[in-house]
Amino acid sequence: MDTWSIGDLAAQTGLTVRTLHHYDEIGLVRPGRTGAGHRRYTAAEVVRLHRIVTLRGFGFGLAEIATLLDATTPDVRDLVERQYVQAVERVARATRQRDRLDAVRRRFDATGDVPAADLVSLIEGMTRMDAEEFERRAALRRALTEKMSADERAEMSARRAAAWAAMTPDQQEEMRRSRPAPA
Amino acid sequence: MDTWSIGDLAAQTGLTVRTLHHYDEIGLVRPGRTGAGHRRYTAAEVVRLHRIVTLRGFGFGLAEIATLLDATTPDVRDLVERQYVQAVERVARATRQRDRLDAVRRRFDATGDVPAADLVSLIEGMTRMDAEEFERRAALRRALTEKMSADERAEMSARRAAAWAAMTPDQQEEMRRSRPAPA
DNA sequence: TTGCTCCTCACGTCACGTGAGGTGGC
DNA sequence: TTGCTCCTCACGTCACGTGAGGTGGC
Repeated sequence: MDTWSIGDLAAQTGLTVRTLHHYDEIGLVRPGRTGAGHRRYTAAEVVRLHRIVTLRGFGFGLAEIATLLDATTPDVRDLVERQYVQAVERVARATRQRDRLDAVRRRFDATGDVPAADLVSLIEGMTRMDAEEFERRAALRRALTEKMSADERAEMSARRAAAWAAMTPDQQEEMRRSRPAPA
Repeated sequence: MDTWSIGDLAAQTGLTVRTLHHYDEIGLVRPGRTGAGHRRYTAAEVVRLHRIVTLRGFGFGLAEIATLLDATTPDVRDLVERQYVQAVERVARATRQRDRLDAVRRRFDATGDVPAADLVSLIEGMTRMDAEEFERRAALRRALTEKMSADERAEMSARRAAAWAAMTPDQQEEMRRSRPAPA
């Protein structure tokens, strides 16, 4: 199969058609069109989609992903490596959680009850997981951004300036409201 | 400490003040108030909050949680047990993912590249995880609902009918649009 | 009096979900 | 001709985030 229709791609990847529509709408993955206006995904777009889903799995938002893919072109091998590291970390964290819960469970069985203050700590343990996730994500973004070469940075800067210059005043105003001002 | 102010509770649990406001707004956790109108959380509310955060961790939406807590009163011991089982599952899934990624990584290093069709499968592996999560959640909801005794069911039904009767026609119309009709 | 925490609106956000209504190739 | 897949609006959703503007006890 050389290209994919949106329905085939959705069925095979488990993504929804609406998700692919959304990525097209926001300019994240813009497939070509047939004469009838139907989307056709090529291998290059599948590669891009793989990068997006992987990055999404790291907790990045779609806007961040757009910026990252605009600035760098993460190597598939590199992404898989990072996913591997992440999986190793998840195994470790899940194991710690499991042991902690086992300890709490045993304590319950010994004392028969649990004070509210202890439940507060339990909640803390559950919510802090998300906070850690957030931190790892920020660190990863820094790492990916730093991988940009000086040339890539200059190129990105030029691309942004050109895009800015090509906008109508209204569009620029819109951008100013939603994003930090360009250099 | 006998009761908690909203700020103290937020700081100690890692939840935000806004989240606690939100839970109050939708009637999920309604603390008492001081003379000045400040919220005061008692041990009973902390227990309820613990149930909510735990259920949230299982992937339930707040509306589902409201229904569950209205129908059953999940035992803290039972919830911890379920979380333990979930943690064990997470360890297993993370381990499988890790091994799969390791295999892909090795294959990359051997062949030097990866065809687009293989990336489609990789995407499928990532998104299917979420689908599994969804299924486990549906199964858990069924399990928790089945734990309701017949008496609890009847009581819940009566409570719903009373709430319905107490509504203005406008509110009933609103309910009809957002939920299935009551029996 | 000065901070600090608390309060209530109320609009914004993010990543899509969910119809509505219609077209086009096998 | 009949399905089936595809299309474009466009409003809805979920769980809060994020100010705005103001009050009250130590």
